[in-house]
Amino acid sequence: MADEEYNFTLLEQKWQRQWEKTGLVRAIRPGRPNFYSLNMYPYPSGVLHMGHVLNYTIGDVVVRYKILRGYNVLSPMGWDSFGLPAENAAIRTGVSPHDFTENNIERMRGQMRRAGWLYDWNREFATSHVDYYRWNQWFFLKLFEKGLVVKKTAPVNWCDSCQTVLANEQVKDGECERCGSSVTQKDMNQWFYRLSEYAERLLAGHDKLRGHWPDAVLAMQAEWIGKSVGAEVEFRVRETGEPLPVFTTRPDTLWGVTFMSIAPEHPLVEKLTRGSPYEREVATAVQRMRNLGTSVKELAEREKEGVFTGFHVINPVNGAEIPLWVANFALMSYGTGAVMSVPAHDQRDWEFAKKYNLPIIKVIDPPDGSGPESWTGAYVGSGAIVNSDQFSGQPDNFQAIPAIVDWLADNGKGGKRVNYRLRDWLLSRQRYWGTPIPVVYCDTCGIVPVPLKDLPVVLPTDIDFTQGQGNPLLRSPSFVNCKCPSCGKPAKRETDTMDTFVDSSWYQFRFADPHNDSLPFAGEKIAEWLPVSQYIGGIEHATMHLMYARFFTMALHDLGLLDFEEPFERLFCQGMVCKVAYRCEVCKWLPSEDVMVVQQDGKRELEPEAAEAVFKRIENQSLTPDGLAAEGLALICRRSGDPVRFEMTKISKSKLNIVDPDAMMDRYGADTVRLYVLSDSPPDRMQIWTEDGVNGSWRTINRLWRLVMDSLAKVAPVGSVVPPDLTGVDRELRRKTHQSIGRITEAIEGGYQFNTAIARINELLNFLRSSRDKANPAVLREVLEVIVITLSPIIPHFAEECWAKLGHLESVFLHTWPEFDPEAARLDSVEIPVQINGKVRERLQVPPDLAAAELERLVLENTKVQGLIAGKTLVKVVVVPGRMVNLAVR
RNA sequence: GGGGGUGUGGCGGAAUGGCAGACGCAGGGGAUUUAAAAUCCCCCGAUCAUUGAUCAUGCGGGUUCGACUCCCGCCACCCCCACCA
Repeated sequence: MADEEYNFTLLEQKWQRQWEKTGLVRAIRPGRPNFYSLNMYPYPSGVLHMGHVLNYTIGDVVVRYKILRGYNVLSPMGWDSFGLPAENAAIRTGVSPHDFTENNIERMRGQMRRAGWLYDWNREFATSHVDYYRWNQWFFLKLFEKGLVVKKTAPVNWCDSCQTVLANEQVKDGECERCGSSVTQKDMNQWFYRLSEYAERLLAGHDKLRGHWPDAVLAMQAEWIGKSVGAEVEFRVRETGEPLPVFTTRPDTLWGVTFMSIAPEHPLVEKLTRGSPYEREVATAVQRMRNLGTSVKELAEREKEGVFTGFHVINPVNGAEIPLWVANFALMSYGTGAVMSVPAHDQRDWEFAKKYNLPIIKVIDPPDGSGPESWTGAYVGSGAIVNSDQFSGQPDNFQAIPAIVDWLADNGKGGKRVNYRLRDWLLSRQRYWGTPIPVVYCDTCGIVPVPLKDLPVVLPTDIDFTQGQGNPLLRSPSFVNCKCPSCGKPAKRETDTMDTFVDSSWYQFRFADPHNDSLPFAGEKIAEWLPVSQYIGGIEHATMHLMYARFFTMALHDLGLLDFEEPFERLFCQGMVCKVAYRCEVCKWLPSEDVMVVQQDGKRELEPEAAEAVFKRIENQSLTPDGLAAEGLALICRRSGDPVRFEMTKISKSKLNIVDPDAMMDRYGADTVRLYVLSDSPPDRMQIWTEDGVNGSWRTINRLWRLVMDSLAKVAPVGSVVPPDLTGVDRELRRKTHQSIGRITEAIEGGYQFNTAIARINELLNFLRSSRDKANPAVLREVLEVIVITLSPIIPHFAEECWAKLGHLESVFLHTWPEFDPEAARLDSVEIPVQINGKVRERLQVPPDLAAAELERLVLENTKVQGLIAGKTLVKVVVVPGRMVNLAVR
């Protein structure tokens, strides 16, 4: 009867229907605490990838575990459905972004249901629906009123291929995060959210998050905020008296300033040099610096370059007159756009001074007393201050900084200043498929925000995507032409749309009240569920989504819409899912079908079975490139005949090493896939996908199925009570069961260590397999139920079926997580290792609660121990009751 | 250059400062089978050896009766940021 394999196709569908029918995730059970579990919602690309599978499976285990623990759980799902891919598809194929998106959502929703993830689909929404994005406009207007929205001209990142600006956070290594083409800088008049206003609060908020968010995320955000404490110092242009303040973190080196560097874009450059003898030379140099490679990548790799302006500045601390240079390393966007240069104690200034032959003055004395003549670079360490008027002789330059800053402030030469690297959030995008920015341009009234009552500004649908270039909204007269809300004259609408990160900055709140059509959300619904108890997603959002969402929450708090400032109490970031990928020197990445295994001498191709074995070993990492060569084998590209290398890398379409979740679920069922992604590595580490591994999880499920089916005849009826005073196998089995409950619970609670939780369940299973035939029927029921319940968050369909087969009429998720009984888990005796100088020499069986003195006596009376220490001096006896004994002898 | 993280068998990984390698994958052997798959049982860090011993958690020190674990100094790899004044 138990010979059949577990029929996942039928059973998984059956239980999914059942959960939906009974509304498992919607069941609000009064008197229970609320728990809001949220997974980062996906962009509806049309297919789930393995990263989603890992992310949402972790989330689903949390949801189901919390249900079993007696919580009311909110587990919503929605769609981050604005964005470029839909628009690009429209340009390519002519299908409207709306239809493209809706079709994709349909497909992905099906895949999600099939995976068995529990979501309350009644709360589903897509951000590209006007019911959602109208609130983006509403918030924009509220924040505009509050002064948190600005339109300004600034150097922005421009992606020519996407034909839009990008936020700083969306530029990676000088390339567009989305399409990979190189990003250039240009000045544009754009909309911004004043993120930088919140720099200090965003940083301070980390105190609350520490311990609940991964350290790496907090570190990345702190770095991105880039707080640095220093001083502002009031330099002045000698020739014109114009102020030219600088920011410095090293006021202790002020007396060592030998020149001033100013950014090429600095307005003072043109203002000063216009009409001067240096005008032409400076202007050409500035042109060259600004134009020669505006790509962000080139900017970073450029060599130091500068030009003298012909002007000088006066150092307020000592009246020194120093030359003013334009330097390509000075950034207009940081500090004041001007840098005081101290070549003796700053490596960058050192290089510049050497190149242009500028003076170098030592003001910090290194311990060895050496000077710049003998240095090969700037001295950046600590030492005594020299050549610095009244501060000369201070023994430690860094300790002297506060006194110097105070002196600057007292004498009107400057003062303390905190600077942040965080810049404002560039909001506008020159694209169609996003939230229209609710603003009108009027020749008479200027920039006029759309009144709240006129919302929403609806994205028009009468667009031809296959014609023309640039933002398609410009080609929709019915959209562009409007009346000025203020004076009623003809006006033009803003055609820029919002960055999609606006959508994801507050979606976590909308899930609490998704159908509200008079407000983005009602306060009482927020109070019920928010902040999010557990948020789960990828670490790649550390400085983007997670920073914006925190900012938005703080801003909404300041608008009086929320009474908390942090949206996500706990954050968990899952690891990447990786798989081996093959790369040909000529054809780049290859699918494994295009890789041929050959014998090195003679280039003879291996038989299919032998080749498959080789691929398998490569996938398992049991065959390294060296190992392959040692066996006289080589990999060759089937297309070009060139050598092929392999590496373990993130599963991605571009590397051609994707694993299709649908295909896996066809073959093994959702539960097997769920079990596999959780069973090998801790979920925050890199996961390695192997075919053998999935198959192993499939075998595990079948072994378990047979075990449960074979036990049905022997198991006591539902509700049977385990008799007291168990002995032998029964006592052992029950002890193991309760020990397991304790350790499984600990593994889940202590940071989602599902791999160890699964290992603990396997141990219990192995033990049960060896003792089942002798077990008391009631004990057998207890252990089987513990196994089924503890596995149910991970492999829910399977667990439900077993639960039903065990005679239960209600869902396993209506039961409670098993109670750990310390009495049942208690050991009758423990084995105590006896160490001599740290090495185990003997073992004793003793009662678990034997007192230290008793244990020591037993050990010292043991004849074997006596023999081992005979003739030696007993220096120390260490007794850890219930654990071990160590004898230190000489 | 700065920050964060990780180093343990062929592989993924276990170990409140207390028996290193749980659990699983791969591998080897056996049973079953006409055969294969599946299943079940056994072995599986290294070296030496007869029961047993010695060495082993990236490297070097330290603290401790006792260190994968704590401290100091290196090395390697991964991720993030980077002309940030």
